[in-house]
Amino acid sequence: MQDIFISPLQNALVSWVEAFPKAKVTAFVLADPTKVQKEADVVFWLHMNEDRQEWLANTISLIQKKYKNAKIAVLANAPNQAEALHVMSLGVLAYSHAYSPAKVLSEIKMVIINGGVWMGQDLLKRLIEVSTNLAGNQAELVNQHLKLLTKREKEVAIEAAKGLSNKEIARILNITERTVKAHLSSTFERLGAKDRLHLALMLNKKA
Amino acid sequence: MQDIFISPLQNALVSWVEAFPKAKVTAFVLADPTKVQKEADVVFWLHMNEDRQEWLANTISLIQKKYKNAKIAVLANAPNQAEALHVMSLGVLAYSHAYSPAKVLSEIKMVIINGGVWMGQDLLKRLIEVSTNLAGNQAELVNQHLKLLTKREKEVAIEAAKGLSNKEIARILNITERTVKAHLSSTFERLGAKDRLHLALMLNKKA
DNA sequence: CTTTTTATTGTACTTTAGGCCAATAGTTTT
DNA sequence: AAAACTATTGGCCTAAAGTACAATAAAAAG
Repeated sequence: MQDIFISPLQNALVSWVEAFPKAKVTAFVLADPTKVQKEADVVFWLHMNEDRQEWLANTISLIQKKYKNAKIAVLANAPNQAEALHVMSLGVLAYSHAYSPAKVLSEIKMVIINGGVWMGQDLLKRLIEVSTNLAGNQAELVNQHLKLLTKREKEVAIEAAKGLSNKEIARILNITERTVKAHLSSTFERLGAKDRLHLALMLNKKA
Repeated sequence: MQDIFISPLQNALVSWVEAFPKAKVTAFVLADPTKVQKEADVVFWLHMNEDRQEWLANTISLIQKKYKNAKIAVLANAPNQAEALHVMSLGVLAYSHAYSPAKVLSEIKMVIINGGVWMGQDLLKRLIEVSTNLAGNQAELVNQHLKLLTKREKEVAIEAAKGLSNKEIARILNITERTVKAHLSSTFERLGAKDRLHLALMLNKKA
Protein backbone atom coordinates (compact mmCIF):
# COMPACT_ATOMS: atom_id res chain seq x y z
CA MET A 1 0.00 0.00 0.00
CA GLN A 2 1.73 3.06 -1.26
CA ASP A 3 0.92 6.68 -0.57
CA ILE A 4 1.52 9.28 -3.22
CA PHE A 5 1.09 12.96 -2.52
CA ILE A 6 0.55 15.10 -5.58
CA SER A 7 1.37 18.64 -4.62
CA PRO A 8 2.92 21.76 -6.12
CA LEU A 9 5.02 22.06 -2.95
CA GLN A 10 8.69 21.18 -3.02
CA ASN A 11 8.58 19.43 0.29
CA ALA A 12 5.95 17.40 2.02
CA LEU A 13 4.25 18.92 5.01
CA VAL A 14 5.44 17.59 8.33
CA SER A 15 2.13 15.99 9.15
CA TRP A 16 2.26 14.05 5.90
CA VAL A 17 5.67 12.68 6.68
CA GLU A 18 4.67 11.90 10.19
CA ALA A 19 1.67 9.94 9.06
CA PHE A 20 3.32 8.22 6.11
CA PRO A 21 7.12 8.29 6.32
CA LYS A 22 7.50 6.24 3.17
CA ALA A 23 5.17 8.30 1.02
CA LYS A 24 6.25 9.85 -2.25
CA VAL A 25 5.63 13.47 -3.08
CA THR A 26 5.49 14.47 -6.73
CA ALA A 27 4.11 17.30 -8.77
CA PHE A 28 2.35 15.18 -11.38
CA VAL A 29 0.65 11.87 -11.77
CA LEU A 30 2.72 9.34 -13.64
CA ALA A 31 0.79 9.13 -16.89
CA ASP A 32 2.18 5.75 -17.80
CA PRO A 33 2.53 3.63 -14.72
CA THR A 34 4.17 0.25 -14.86
CA LYS A 35 1.90 -2.73 -14.63
CA VAL A 36 2.84 -3.26 -11.03
CA GLN A 37 1.93 0.27 -10.06
CA LYS A 38 -1.25 0.04 -12.02
CA GLU A 39 -2.49 -2.98 -10.14
CA ALA A 40 -1.14 -2.15 -6.73
CA ASP A 41 -3.13 -0.53 -3.97
CA VAL A 42 -2.24 3.12 -4.05
CA VAL A 43 -3.63 6.04 -2.16
CA PHE A 44 -3.36 9.34 -3.97
CA TRP A 45 -3.41 12.40 -1.81
CA LEU A 46 -4.19 15.36 -4.05
CA HIS A 47 -3.13 18.66 -2.62
CA MET A 48 -5.57 21.28 -3.74
CA ASN A 49 -4.86 24.96 -4.23
CA GLU A 50 -7.60 27.46 -4.70
CA ASP A 51 -6.54 28.08 -8.26
CA ARG A 52 -6.18 24.55 -9.46
CA GLN A 53 -9.75 23.41 -9.76
CA GLU A 54 -9.41 22.35 -13.34
CA TRP A 55 -6.18 20.57 -12.58
CA LEU A 56 -7.90 18.67 -9.83
CA ALA A 57 -10.72 17.41 -12.02
CA ASN A 58 -8.29 16.37 -14.72
CA THR A 59 -5.99 14.64 -12.30
CA ILE A 60 -8.80 12.70 -10.71
CA SER A 61 -9.99 11.49 -14.05
CA LEU A 62 -6.44 10.60 -15.09
CA ILE A 63 -5.85 8.55 -11.98
CA GLN A 64 -9.13 6.75 -12.36
CA LYS A 65 -8.23 5.84 -15.90
CA LYS A 66 -4.65 4.72 -15.28
CA TYR A 67 -4.75 3.16 -11.83
CA LYS A 68 -7.43 0.58 -11.35
CA ASN A 69 -7.36 0.13 -7.59
CA ALA A 70 -6.31 3.56 -6.53
CA LYS A 71 -8.08 5.41 -3.74
CA ILE A 72 -8.15 9.16 -4.01
CA ALA A 73 -8.21 11.66 -1.18
CA VAL A 74 -8.20 15.40 -1.55
CA LEU A 75 -6.45 17.72 0.87
CA ALA A 76 -7.54 21.30 0.43
CA ASN A 77 -5.76 24.41 1.59
CA ALA A 78 -9.11 26.06 2.03
CA PRO A 79 -11.76 23.38 2.32
CA ASN A 80 -15.29 24.23 1.38
CA GLN A 81 -18.47 22.26 1.15
CA ALA A 82 -19.22 22.91 -2.46
CA GLU A 83 -15.84 21.65 -3.54
CA ALA A 84 -16.11 18.66 -1.25
CA LEU A 85 -19.41 17.69 -2.76
CA HIS A 86 -18.10 18.18 -6.22
CA VAL A 87 -14.98 16.07 -5.90
CA MET A 88 -16.77 13.36 -3.98
CA SER A 89 -19.30 13.10 -6.74
CA LEU A 90 -16.31 12.45 -8.99
CA GLY A 91 -15.33 9.45 -6.89
CA VAL A 92 -12.96 10.95 -4.37
CA LEU A 93 -13.21 9.04 -1.11
CA ALA A 94 -11.97 11.61 1.33
CA TYR A 95 -11.85 15.37 1.61
CA SER A 96 -10.06 17.16 4.37
CA HIS A 97 -7.83 20.04 5.27
CA ALA A 98 -4.28 19.93 3.88
CA TYR A 99 -2.94 20.72 7.33
CA SER A 100 -4.83 17.95 9.05
CA PRO A 101 -2.71 16.40 11.80
CA ALA A 102 -1.01 13.10 11.14
CA LYS A 103 -3.47 11.31 13.34
CA VAL A 104 -6.36 12.38 11.20
CA LEU A 105 -4.54 11.43 8.03
CA SER A 106 -3.97 7.95 9.39
CA GLU A 107 -7.58 7.69 10.32
CA ILE A 108 -8.63 8.78 6.87
CA LYS A 109 -6.42 6.19 5.27
CA MET A 110 -7.72 3.45 7.48
CA VAL A 111 -11.26 4.33 6.59
CA ILE A 112 -10.81 4.49 2.86
CA ILE A 113 -8.70 1.37 2.48
CA ASN A 114 -11.43 -0.48 4.33
CA GLY A 115 -14.01 0.62 1.84
CA GLY A 116 -15.25 3.64 3.72
CA VAL A 117 -15.54 7.27 2.84
CA TRP A 118 -14.30 10.12 4.94
CA MET A 119 -15.58 13.64 5.29
CA GLY A 120 -16.02 16.23 7.97
CA GLN A 121 -19.00 16.21 10.24
CA ASP A 122 -20.26 19.55 9.05
CA LEU A 123 -20.43 18.51 5.49
CA LEU A 124 -22.19 15.31 6.35
CA LYS A 125 -24.66 17.13 8.54
CA ARG A 126 -25.54 19.33 5.67
CA LEU A 127 -25.88 16.41 3.31
CA ILE A 128 -28.23 14.70 5.66
CA GLU A 129 -30.25 17.81 6.16
CA VAL A 130 -30.66 18.27 2.47
CA SER A 131 -31.62 14.67 1.93
CA THR A 132 -34.05 14.47 4.76
CA ASN A 133 -35.63 17.62 3.54
CA LEU A 134 -36.52 15.58 0.55
CA ALA A 135 -37.89 12.53 2.22
CA GLY A 136 -38.42 13.48 5.82
CA ASN A 137 -38.94 17.11 6.66
CA GLN A 138 -40.62 17.46 3.38
CA ALA A 139 -43.20 14.96 4.48
CA GLU A 140 -43.35 16.88 7.72
CA LEU A 141 -44.23 20.07 5.96
CA VAL A 142 -46.87 18.36 3.91
CA ASN A 143 -48.13 16.80 7.08
CA GLN A 144 -48.51 20.16 8.68
CA HIS A 145 -50.88 21.01 5.91
CA LEU A 146 -52.71 17.72 5.92
CA LYS A 147 -53.10 17.94 9.65
CA LEU A 148 -55.48 20.82 9.18
CA LEU A 149 -57.84 18.63 7.19
CA THR A 150 -60.36 16.03 8.17
CA LYS A 151 -59.73 12.43 7.23
CA ARG A 152 -61.92 12.55 4.18
CA GLU A 153 -60.65 15.91 3.02
CA LYS A 154 -57.15 14.58 3.26
CA GLU A 155 -57.94 11.68 0.99
CA VAL A 156 -59.55 13.93 -1.56
CA ALA A 157 -56.78 16.50 -1.38
CA ILE A 158 -54.08 13.93 -1.96
CA GLU A 159 -55.74 12.58 -5.06
CA ALA A 160 -56.39 16.07 -6.37
CA ALA A 161 -52.76 16.96 -5.82
CA LYS A 162 -51.76 14.06 -8.01
CA GLY A 163 -53.68 15.61 -10.84
CA LEU A 164 -56.87 13.57 -10.78
CA SER A 165 -60.14 15.18 -11.83
CA ASN A 166 -63.12 15.42 -9.51
CA LYS A 167 -64.83 12.67 -11.43
CA GLU A 168 -61.87 10.34 -11.05
CA ILE A 169 -61.59 11.07 -7.36
CA ALA A 170 -65.31 10.45 -6.94
CA ARG A 171 -64.97 7.05 -8.56
CA ILE A 172 -61.99 6.08 -6.44
CA LEU A 173 -63.57 7.10 -3.15
CA ASN A 174 -67.04 5.92 -4.06
CA ILE A 175 -68.77 9.23 -3.55
CA THR A 176 -70.43 11.65 -5.93
CA GLU A 177 -68.55 14.33 -7.77
CA ARG A 178 -70.54 16.85 -5.80
CA THR A 179 -69.13 15.55 -2.56
CA VAL A 180 -65.65 15.75 -3.90
CA LYS A 181 -66.26 19.37 -4.72
CA ALA A 182 -67.53 19.98 -1.22
CA HIS A 183 -64.43 18.47 0.36
CA LEU A 184 -62.18 20.37 -1.97
CA SER A 185 -63.87 23.70 -1.35
CA SER A 186 -63.50 23.14 2.33
CA THR A 187 -59.87 22.14 1.82
CA PHE A 188 -59.10 25.28 -0.15
CA GLU A 189 -60.57 27.34 2.62
CA ARG A 190 -58.67 25.59 5.37
CA LEU A 191 -55.32 25.65 3.64
CA GLY A 192 -55.69 28.99 1.99
CA ALA A 193 -55.25 27.54 -1.47
CA LYS A 194 -57.06 29.31 -4.23
CA ASP A 195 -57.56 26.26 -6.41
CA ARG A 196 -56.45 22.67 -6.94
CA LEU A 197 -53.26 23.72 -8.66
CA HIS A 198 -52.16 25.70 -5.64
CA LEU A 199 -53.13 22.79 -3.48
CA ALA A 200 -50.96 20.53 -5.61
CA LEU A 201 -48.06 22.94 -5.33
CA MET A 202 -48.44 23.05 -1.57
CA LEU A 203 -48.48 19.30 -1.22
CA ASN A 204 -45.74 18.66 -3.75
CA LYS A 205 -43.53 21.49 -2.71
CA LYS A 206 -39.82 20.97 -2.68
CA ALA A 207 -38.21 21.98 0.57
CA MET B 1 -14.25 5.44 27.30
CA GLN B 2 -16.96 2.92 27.88
CA ASP B 3 -18.96 0.93 25.35
CA ILE B 4 -22.55 0.03 26.08
CA PHE B 5 -24.52 -2.21 23.79
CA ILE B 6 -28.28 -1.91 24.09
CA SER B 7 -29.78 -5.02 22.62
CA PRO B 8 -32.70 -7.36 23.16
CA LEU B 9 -30.26 -10.25 22.90
CA GLN B 10 -29.20 -12.15 25.99
CA ASN B 11 -25.61 -12.39 24.93
CA ALA B 12 -23.40 -10.09 22.96
CA LEU B 13 -22.44 -11.11 19.46
CA VAL B 14 -18.93 -12.48 19.15
CA SER B 15 -17.76 -9.60 17.00
CA TRP B 16 -18.85 -7.15 19.66
CA VAL B 17 -16.92 -8.94 22.34
CA GLU B 18 -13.93 -9.25 20.07
CA ALA B 19 -13.92 -5.57 19.34
CA PHE B 20 -14.72 -4.39 22.87
CA PRO B 21 -14.06 -7.07 25.49
CA LYS B 22 -14.97 -4.72 28.30
CA ALA B 23 -18.25 -3.55 26.89
CA LYS B 24 -21.54 -3.88 28.73
CA VAL B 25 -24.62 -5.35 27.14
CA THR B 26 -28.00 -4.36 28.53
CA ALA B 27 -31.57 -4.32 27.39
CA PHE B 28 -32.34 -0.76 28.42
CA VAL B 29 -30.69 2.57 28.87
CA LEU B 30 -30.09 3.51 32.45
CA ALA B 31 -32.63 6.24 32.89
CA ASP B 32 -30.87 7.80 35.85
CA PRO B 33 -27.14 7.59 35.38
CA THR B 34 -24.77 8.65 38.11
CA LYS B 35 -23.01 11.93 37.62
CA VAL B 36 -19.85 10.15 36.63
CA GLN B 37 -21.56 8.16 33.96
CA LYS B 38 -23.38 11.22 32.75
CA GLU B 39 -20.20 13.15 32.14
CA ALA B 40 -18.00 10.32 30.97
CA ASP B 41 -17.31 9.51 27.36
CA VAL B 42 -19.65 6.70 26.48
CA VAL B 43 -20.38 5.05 23.18
CA PHE B 44 -23.86 3.61 22.92
CA TRP B 45 -24.31 0.88 20.38
CA LEU B 46 -28.01 0.48 19.72
CA HIS B 47 -28.97 -2.84 18.30
CA MET B 48 -31.91 -2.34 15.98
CA ASN B 49 -34.58 -4.87 15.13
CA GLU B 50 -37.00 -4.39 12.30
CA ASP B 51 -39.87 -4.02 14.72
CA ARG B 52 -38.37 -1.57 17.16
CA GLN B 53 -38.37 1.65 15.22
CA GLU B 54 -40.26 3.54 17.84
CA TRP B 55 -38.04 2.15 20.54
CA LEU B 56 -35.01 3.35 18.64
CA ALA B 57 -36.21 6.91 18.33
CA ASN B 58 -37.16 7.04 21.98
CA THR B 59 -33.90 5.55 23.11
CA ILE B 60 -31.85 7.98 21.08
CA SER B 61 -33.69 10.90 22.52
CA LEU B 62 -33.35 9.49 26.03
CA ILE B 63 -29.62 9.07 25.70
CA GLN B 64 -29.20 12.53 24.32
CA LYS B 65 -31.08 13.92 27.26
CA LYS B 66 -29.34 11.95 30.01
CA TYR B 67 -25.79 11.56 28.76
CA LYS B 68 -24.12 14.74 27.68
CA ASN B 69 -21.03 13.42 25.93
CA ALA B 70 -22.38 10.17 24.62
CA LYS B 71 -21.79 9.09 21.07
CA ILE B 72 -24.48 6.94 19.54
CA ALA B 73 -24.03 4.28 16.89
CA VAL B 74 -26.78 2.13 15.46
CA LEU B 75 -26.26 -1.47 14.43
CA ALA B 76 -29.11 -2.76 12.32
CA ASN B 77 -30.06 -6.34 11.64
CA ALA B 78 -31.30 -5.30 8.25
CA PRO B 79 -29.71 -1.99 7.36
CA ASN B 80 -31.48 0.24 4.90
CA GLN B 81 -30.78 3.67 3.59
CA ALA B 82 -34.01 5.27 4.68
CA GLU B 83 -33.47 4.22 8.25
CA ALA B 84 -29.84 5.28 8.14
CA LEU B 85 -30.79 8.73 6.97
CA HIS B 86 -33.47 8.99 9.55
CA VAL B 87 -31.39 8.05 12.57
CA MET B 88 -28.45 10.13 11.44
CA SER B 89 -30.71 13.11 11.18
CA LEU B 90 -31.50 12.45 14.83
CA GLY B 91 -27.84 12.78 15.73
CA VAL B 92 -26.61 9.22 15.45
CA LEU B 93 -22.98 9.21 14.36
CA ALA B 94 -22.68 5.78 12.81
CA TYR B 95 -24.95 3.28 11.14
CA SER B 96 -23.82 -0.16 10.19
CA HIS B 97 -24.75 -3.80 10.07
CA ALA B 98 -25.20 -5.55 13.42
CA TYR B 99 -22.98 -8.36 12.21
CA SER B 100 -20.14 -6.11 11.17
CA PRO B 101 -16.79 -7.71 11.91
CA ALA B 102 -14.85 -6.57 14.93
CA LYS B 103 -12.39 -4.73 12.75
CA VAL B 104 -15.11 -2.55 11.31
CA LEU B 105 -16.56 -1.88 14.76
CA SER B 106 -13.17 -0.70 15.95
CA GLU B 107 -12.85 1.49 12.96
CA ILE B 108 -16.26 2.98 13.55
CA LYS B 109 -15.41 3.74 17.13
CA MET B 110 -12.16 5.37 16.20
CA VAL B 111 -13.91 7.58 13.71
CA ILE B 112 -16.69 8.73 15.95
CA ILE B 113 -14.61 9.39 19.04
CA ASN B 114 -12.42 11.58 16.88
CA GLY B 115 -15.37 13.68 15.88
CA GLY B 116 -16.14 11.87 12.67
CA VAL B 117 -19.22 10.21 11.33
CA TRP B 118 -19.36 6.76 9.89
CA MET B 119 -21.60 5.33 7.23
CA GLY B 120 -21.38 2.96 4.33
CA GLN B 121 -20.15 4.01 0.95
CA ASP B 122 -23.43 3.27 -0.77
CA LEU B 123 -25.40 5.50 1.49
CA LEU B 124 -22.96 8.32 1.10
CA LYS B 125 -22.97 7.96 -2.65
CA ARG B 126 -26.67 8.30 -2.64
CA LEU B 127 -26.53 11.30 -0.37
CA ILE B 128 -24.17 13.01 -2.70
CA GLU B 129 -26.23 12.16 -5.70
CA VAL B 130 -29.34 13.51 -4.08
CA SER B 131 -27.65 16.74 -3.07
CA THR B 132 -26.19 17.37 -6.44
CA ASN B 133 -29.51 16.47 -7.98
CA LEU B 134 -31.13 19.23 -6.09
CA ALA B 135 -28.93 21.94 -7.44
CA GLY B 136 -27.95 20.46 -10.75
CA ASN B 137 -29.78 17.57 -12.28
CA GLN B 138 -33.12 18.70 -11.08
CA ALA B 139 -32.83 21.88 -13.06
CA GLU B 140 -31.54 19.70 -15.86
CA LEU B 141 -34.67 17.60 -15.88
CA VAL B 142 -36.88 20.63 -16.01
CA ASN B 143 -34.69 22.00 -18.71
CA GLN B 144 -35.15 18.91 -20.76
CA HIS B 145 -38.81 19.63 -20.76
CA LEU B 146 -38.51 23.30 -21.43
CA LYS B 147 -36.10 22.62 -24.22
CA LEU B 148 -38.94 21.11 -26.20
CA LEU B 149 -40.85 24.39 -26.14
CA THR B 150 -40.54 27.59 -28.11
CA LYS B 151 -39.44 30.72 -26.33
CA ARG B 152 -42.91 32.04 -25.86
CA GLU B 153 -44.38 28.71 -24.86
CA LYS B 154 -41.70 28.43 -22.22
CA GLU B 155 -42.65 31.77 -20.71
CA VAL B 156 -46.30 30.84 -20.61
CA ALA B 157 -45.63 27.36 -19.27
CA ILE B 158 -43.51 28.67 -16.42
CA GLU B 159 -46.16 31.09 -15.28
CA ALA B 160 -48.85 28.45 -15.59
CA ALA B 161 -46.78 26.06 -13.53
CA LYS B 162 -46.64 28.66 -10.78
CA GLY B 163 -50.39 28.52 -10.59
CA LEU B 164 -51.35 31.66 -12.48
CA SER B 165 -54.60 31.71 -14.45
CA ASN B 166 -54.69 32.32 -18.18
CA LYS B 167 -55.97 35.81 -17.54
CA GLU B 168 -53.11 36.62 -15.21
CA ILE B 169 -50.55 35.23 -17.61
CA ALA B 170 -52.08 37.24 -20.43
CA ARG B 171 -51.73 40.44 -18.42
CA ILE B 172 -48.14 39.70 -17.48
CA LEU B 173 -47.02 38.87 -21.00
CA ASN B 174 -49.16 41.51 -22.62
CA ILE B 175 -51.06 39.19 -24.89
CA THR B 176 -54.69 38.11 -24.99
CA GLU B 177 -56.02 35.24 -22.98
CA ARG B 178 -56.75 33.51 -26.24
CA THR B 179 -53.07 33.53 -27.13
CA VAL B 180 -52.14 32.13 -23.76
CA LYS B 181 -54.51 29.28 -24.41
CA ALA B 182 -52.94 28.64 -27.78
CA HIS B 183 -49.45 28.46 -26.29
CA LEU B 184 -50.62 26.22 -23.53
CA SER B 185 -52.44 23.84 -25.83
CA SER B 186 -49.32 23.55 -27.89
CA THR B 187 -47.28 23.03 -24.74
CA PHE B 188 -49.51 20.25 -23.49
CA GLU B 189 -49.17 18.52 -26.80
CA ARG B 190 -45.40 18.82 -26.92
CA LEU B 191 -44.81 17.69 -23.37
CA GLY B 192 -47.56 15.13 -23.22
CA ALA B 193 -49.23 16.85 -20.29
CA LYS B 194 -52.96 16.49 -20.09
CA ASP B 195 -53.61 19.81 -18.40
CA ARG B 196 -51.94 22.66 -16.53
CA LEU B 197 -51.83 20.72 -13.30
CA HIS B 198 -49.81 17.97 -14.88
CA LEU B 199 -47.61 20.58 -16.46
CA ALA B 200 -47.04 22.08 -13.04
CA LEU B 201 -46.19 18.69 -11.61
CA MET B 202 -43.72 18.07 -14.40
CA LEU B 203 -41.97 21.37 -13.96
CA ASN B 204 -42.00 21.26 -10.18
CA LYS B 205 -41.07 17.66 -9.90
CA LYS B 206 -38.79 16.66 -7.09
CA ALA B 207 -35.82 14.62 -8.10
C1' DC C 1 -77.48 15.28 26.45
C1' DT C 2 -76.76 19.43 23.75
C1' DT C 3 -73.46 21.49 20.48
C1' DT C 4 -70.19 21.12 16.97
C1' DT C 5 -67.97 18.85 13.40
C1' DT C 6 -67.90 15.71 9.64
C1' DA C 7 -69.68 13.34 5.55
C1' DT C 8 -72.78 13.39 2.14
C1' DT C 9 -75.62 15.07 -1.65
C1' DG C 10 -78.87 18.40 -4.43
C1' DT C 11 -79.83 22.38 -7.63
C1' DA C 12 -78.26 26.20 -9.87
C1' DC C 13 -75.00 29.61 -11.50
C1' DT C 14 -70.43 31.69 -12.90
C1' DT C 15 -65.96 31.23 -14.30
C1' DT C 16 -62.04 28.68 -16.31
C1' DA C 17 -59.98 25.64 -19.13
C1' DG C 18 -59.10 23.48 -23.19
C1' DG C 19 -60.20 21.88 -27.94
C1' DC C 20 -61.72 22.77 -32.93
C1' DC C 21 -61.53 25.47 -37.08
C1' DA C 22 -59.41 29.36 -39.04
C1' DA C 23 -56.67 33.39 -40.30
C1' DT C 24 -52.51 36.69 -40.66
C1' DA C 25 -47.79 38.04 -40.47
C1' DG C 26 -43.07 37.31 -39.38
C1' DT C 27 -39.07 33.87 -39.11
C1' DT C 28 -36.52 29.89 -40.17
C1' DT C 29 -35.38 25.95 -42.78
C1' DT C 30 -34.69 23.37 -46.83
C1' DA D 1 -38.49 30.57 -53.46
C1' DA D 2 -41.46 27.17 -51.19
C1' DA D 3 -42.36 24.83 -46.99
C1' DA D 4 -42.39 24.65 -42.16
C1' DC D 5 -42.46 26.85 -37.83
C1' DT D 6 -43.70 30.66 -34.60
C1' DA D 7 -46.58 34.29 -32.53
C1' DT D 8 -50.90 36.20 -32.39
C1' DT D 9 -55.87 36.46 -32.22
C1' DG D 10 -61.06 35.40 -33.16
C1' DG D 11 -65.32 32.83 -32.40
C1' DC D 12 -67.53 28.87 -30.77
C1' DC D 13 -68.39 24.97 -27.96
C1' DT D 14 -67.99 21.49 -24.21
C1' DA D 15 -66.51 20.03 -20.06
C1' DA D 16 -64.63 20.90 -15.73
C1' DA D 17 -64.04 23.63 -11.72
C1' DG D 18 -65.61 26.31 -8.13
C1' DT D 19 -69.18 28.96 -5.39
C1' DA D 20 -73.67 29.91 -3.13
C1' DC D 21 -77.41 28.25 -0.53
C1' DA D 22 -79.22 24.37 1.65
C1' DA D 23 -80.33 20.02 3.80
C1' DT D 24 -79.72 15.41 6.41
C1' DA D 25 -77.66 11.86 9.23
C1' DA D 26 -73.91 10.21 11.82
C1' DA D 27 -69.97 11.02 14.84
C1' DA D 28 -67.37 13.51 18.10
C1' DA D 29 -66.81 16.85 21.60
C1' DG D 30 -68.24 19.36 25.55
